[in-house]
Amino acid sequence: MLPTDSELEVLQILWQRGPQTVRFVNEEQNKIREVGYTTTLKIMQIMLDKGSLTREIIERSHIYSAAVQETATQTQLLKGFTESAFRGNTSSLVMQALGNGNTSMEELAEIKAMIDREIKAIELNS
Amino acid sequence: MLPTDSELEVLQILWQRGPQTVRFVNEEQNKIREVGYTTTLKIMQIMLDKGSLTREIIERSHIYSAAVQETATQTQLLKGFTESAFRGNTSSLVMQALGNGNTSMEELAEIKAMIDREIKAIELNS
DNA sequence: CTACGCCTACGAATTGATTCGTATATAATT
DNA sequence: AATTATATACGAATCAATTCGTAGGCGTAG
Repeated sequence: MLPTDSELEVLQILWQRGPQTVRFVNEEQNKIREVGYTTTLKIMQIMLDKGSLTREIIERSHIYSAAVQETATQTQLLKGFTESAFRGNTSSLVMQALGNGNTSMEELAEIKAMIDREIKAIELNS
Repeated sequence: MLPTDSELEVLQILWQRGPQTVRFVNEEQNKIREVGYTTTLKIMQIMLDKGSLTREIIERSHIYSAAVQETATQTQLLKGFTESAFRGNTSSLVMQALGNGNTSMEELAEIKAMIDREIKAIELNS
């Protein structure tokens, strides 16, 4: 099941920083916006309940880990977003993403290489 | 301001099909999912209020038009999405989008051409 | 022992978006 | 004139997500 916005926020922190306490996640969030401690706690308990987090008890405090994969989640989210905002038109989404002008030379080269691989793959299949 | 999900749904229909009545929009939505007529009406009235739609009265019925541009809206939505789902990493988003394997040869070529233009632009600027 | 700090649990309030019911108007139909 | 069909307006119910207040557990410092 897809994470809500605040669930995604928690997942991002755990994906990036590895398994952590509620306190840690809350402090990370507070670097961006004000969030009460029990708010973070509640969200993480809900996620535990849904199965998108797991936890273990170490030294009397709970350490939470992401139980869903970053890439898999991104793929699902991207699919829905492409559908709703771009009517499923992937290439128009890609063009707009690249059009922002904040993609470095290296990244562009990397993407280009990937496209070449895709093109090869299609050629082989026809 | 960013459209909510149902607002976006309405905008997509108007962007695609041009100015239309509530009835028309509602019937389009019902091809996908069941939506009551007054529900569509209410959403469109809210949008009128917010300024994302305009309307004119023709022959006693209201014809609504999108008052926000498709591309501009997509750009804003994409920015937020890239941030929340990909921590701002555009190239990783693009790679995943292309990785789905449902992009045609023509589209890939078009994207590649665009990347080449971007690369040229960067080279000129350095 | 008591107070304090830091933790978890969890019900309940709040908020925002969506959906729906009902009132009302107006034209077309009988 | 009465009925039917089709509109708009809009308050209120519903629903999901988020936020918060409060209670209670447990170790540590005074």
